[in-house]
Amino acid sequence: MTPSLIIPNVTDLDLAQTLDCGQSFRWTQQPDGSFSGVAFGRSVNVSLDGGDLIIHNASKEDEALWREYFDLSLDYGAVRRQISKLHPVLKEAARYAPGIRILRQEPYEALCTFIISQNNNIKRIKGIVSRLCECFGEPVDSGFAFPTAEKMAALTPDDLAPLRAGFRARYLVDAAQKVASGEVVLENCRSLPYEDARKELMKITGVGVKVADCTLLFGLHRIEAFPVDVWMKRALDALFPGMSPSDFGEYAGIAQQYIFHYSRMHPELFAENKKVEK
DNA sequence: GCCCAGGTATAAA
DNA sequence: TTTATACATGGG
Repeated sequence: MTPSLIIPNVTDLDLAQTLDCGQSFRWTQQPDGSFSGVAFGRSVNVSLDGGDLIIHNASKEDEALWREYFDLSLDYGAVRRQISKLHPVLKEAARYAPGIRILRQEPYEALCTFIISQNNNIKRIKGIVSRLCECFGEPVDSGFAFPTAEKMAALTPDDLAPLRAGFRARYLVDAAQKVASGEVVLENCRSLPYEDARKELMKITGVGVKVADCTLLFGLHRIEAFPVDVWMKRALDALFPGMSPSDFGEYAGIAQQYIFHYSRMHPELFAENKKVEK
């Protein structure tokens, strides 16, 4: 039995808010409230006891890895105080889910899951991602690692039929091939000027501004990224009339995630705006 | 049956 | 350059 890793004095983290807020599609809540999932090819179960972050089936050598994954070096309390000054509704949204952190997911996994996310809902996204890992990922303890780009690059859209991903199957194959061949270098997107990083990702068929922004935010920790799509524009119009993404500052990506979660929990706040748009 | 879902490719104006 | 439509699938 692999020992549990305990990381003490963790603040500003709520597992449900962070792991189930539409940034990762790889975690499942257990009856006891803990979350099970796989990241970096490691199958773990995480729970929170006071300020102790408990990671079952993880070893002490991986502490740095998990600290990074949960972005524990960033002071989210300070970030919230800063962005709360921008707008009263944003202050309310941040107050509503103070336990959201932006995970530092693996870039290729973030890219694929957000390709799958297009014109799709979170429940079905999770199902497709789960089948993708079961079909083509390496088995690890009680789950499956996310398949590598190299493995997926050898597949055809027809091979992906069991995923029931629909028209997104060929996008996944194209992403895998361009990443595996080096035509698209994800790691470069960490340091490239923002627009260049976006262009790099948009070489992939099926990757537009939204998928690129989500990949940059959740896979490459570009926390200035502000994914703008139909939904977000709707939220902006409804909740922040007159404000544009650039008004949200250097932590726009984090602000955006508070807004996303808040709006998902309060659909009535922009339901009317939704109808007007169509 | 209809509408919608963390959009994008493609064709047409 | 901007706007309209199809796209696969499944839940409400």
